[in-house]
Amino acid sequence: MLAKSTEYAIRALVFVQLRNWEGKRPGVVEIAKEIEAPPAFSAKILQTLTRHRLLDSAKGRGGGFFFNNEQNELTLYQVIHVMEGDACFHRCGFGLKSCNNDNPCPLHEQYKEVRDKFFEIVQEETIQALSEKIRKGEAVLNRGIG
Amino acid sequence: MLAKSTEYAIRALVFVQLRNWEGKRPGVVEIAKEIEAPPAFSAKILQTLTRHRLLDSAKGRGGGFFFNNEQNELTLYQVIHVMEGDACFHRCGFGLKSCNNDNPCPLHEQYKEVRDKFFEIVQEETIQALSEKIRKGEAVLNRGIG
DNA sequence: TTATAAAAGGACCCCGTTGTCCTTTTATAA
DNA sequence: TTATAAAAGGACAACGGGGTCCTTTTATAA
Ligand code: FES
Ligand code: FES
Repeated sequence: MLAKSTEYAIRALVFVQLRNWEGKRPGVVEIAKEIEAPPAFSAKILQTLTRHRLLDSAKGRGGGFFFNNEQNELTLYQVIHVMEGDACFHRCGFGLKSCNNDNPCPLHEQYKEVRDKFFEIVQEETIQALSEKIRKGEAVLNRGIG
Repeated sequence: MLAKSTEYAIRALVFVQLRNWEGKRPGVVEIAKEIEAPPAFSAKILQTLTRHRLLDSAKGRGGGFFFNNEQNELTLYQVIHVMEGDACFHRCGFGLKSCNNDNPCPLHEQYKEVRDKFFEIVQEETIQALSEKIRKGEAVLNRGIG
């Protein structure tokens, strides 16, 4: 459903949030290890996120990644949007060049329902909400470390 | 959501069904044109489908593709299964190595719902049902041809 | 003020999916 | 029985997403 890099991005942001709540600013190496992603690739993804201002970073000794604007939450949709665009929310499930209510493919009704439902989810759900679930021990960020 | 080749496969099968109902057995060239896919690639996909006996074919002059066992309908799930496997129905939406009810990621509840819903759809829906919609003019196989 | 630690950035590579081309096999029409 | 039309199959090419490596910039601690 989502691109691998988008999944890495979401997990990375969740981990940054968790560490921020502990007063820490994790760096690329720590993040990569925790989200089980290649360090160099994680760096690229974090770059993309900071370039689009979804995340802040500090260079130099003692630097790392953190959220500056902690007032407004970050939706998964915002993350998906900058990482891979929103084509997947508008594609035709049957493979036609576009989805069109007025000239539907034979899968339109059924496909549209799940596609729109997923769209709703990512618009409602936020990095902070996911992080909170993990903080409370209701969900995990990874399996098999520690 | 689905691989491009899977979408081609589904559209190809629908077209074959439509032509079969007209008493015709379309060939690769005709199918490729109608589903708007590259002919050589369509040939590969049709090969895969016949090798797995989802479709029958006749070689030689006057040959083409057709359904032999018209008694039992062909579900979209069967097509997906031979074309790309069923990993997508079991993946974790958060990118963990596996989805696990007992040790869930923070997206599990919401993601599982849409994933399972899509799974239901492709298990219920059949090539014949989609074809029938098109035959009745309730849906289209393509846009921009004739 | 210098050594060090960290992010930013550019250039590049790898591999799976998508897609092409050519030859071989098989059946039918003439 | 031969020419032709069609699917089957093998080998390979192209493209994009995922991934690596190395250099440059920037900040801080000593
Ligand atoms: S037209 Fe195919 S999903 Fe809407
Ligand atoms: S554990 Fe992530 S979707 Fe089930």
